[in-house]
Amino acid sequence: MSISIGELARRTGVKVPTIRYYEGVGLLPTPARTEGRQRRFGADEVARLNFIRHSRELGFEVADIRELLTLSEQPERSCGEVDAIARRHVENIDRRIGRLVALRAELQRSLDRCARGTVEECRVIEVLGYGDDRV
Amino acid sequence: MSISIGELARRTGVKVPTIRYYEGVGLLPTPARTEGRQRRFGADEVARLNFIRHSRELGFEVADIRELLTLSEQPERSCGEVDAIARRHVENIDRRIGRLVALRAELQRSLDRCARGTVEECRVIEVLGYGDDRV
DNA sequence: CTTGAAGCTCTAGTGGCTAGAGATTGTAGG
DNA sequence: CCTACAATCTCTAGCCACTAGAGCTTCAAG
Repeated sequence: MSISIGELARRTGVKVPTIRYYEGVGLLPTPARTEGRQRRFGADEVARLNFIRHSRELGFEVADIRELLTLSEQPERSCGEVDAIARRHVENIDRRIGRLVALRAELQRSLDRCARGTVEECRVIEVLGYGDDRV
Repeated sequence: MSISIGELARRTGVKVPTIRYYEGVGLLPTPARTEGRQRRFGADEVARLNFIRHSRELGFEVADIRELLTLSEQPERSCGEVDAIARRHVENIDRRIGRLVALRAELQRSLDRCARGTVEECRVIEVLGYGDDRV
């Protein structure tokens, strides 16, 4: 199998410039080239890029993915480190969810108290200005 | 009242370079200057910067804040537009929470199914590679 | 052999800051 | 008044993960 960058993009759902970007930051290996210096990819790259795409969709950052890829290439190794990265990421997500839930609540409270009058008496503006939610 | 940028930073909890950045992007007006061209701020700027800080903490982006500031300067106006921006933002937050909850679940599922063996049989790696969660 | 889509490299822009260099200014103590 | 030094100044560059565009070359179908 030997496919162009456009075909790789179609098969993985990753945009062409993004593929080149991933190559640049070392997530994808330097690919084979045609005589005219166009990239040609094989099945390995399709799999690897799918791995990268799904990891990104799950919110892993590039540094984590680099590490996950390295680990996945050592099949006999214990998966403790993989799990650690994933658990760390879950904790990260939990923190983000917590923050978002809290600020959503604050926003919703000020919206609920808004009497739909003028800006002058707007609770939303007031809360933003005072930086807390005193009534 | 006439305070330096450092004092403004202390009073609002916004870092000095960030204050200059906000001036650059038009969230803060061009301040008065000393003869030696150092910035001097008054009470208005303290209030405005507190407004900005709290809006940022609530996750509003700079474009939204610019609009909120403009609206807050027209006190006689109806607060419908303010509410609309805030509600749009709440919806945004809801979408983000939804996404995060979903991907947390997927990650947790693969972690739960991981037998803590080798990388070869690691469910986490498998899920990342296949891009779905079939068992 | 022509044509036109797809590829190439390179630079710059996004948002919201943050860091650092190197020069200047403000201010307190002597 | 002078000195020392913290604070401020401007400017550039970096962060992350891409995205957009210019201007050129190559591939592949007809």
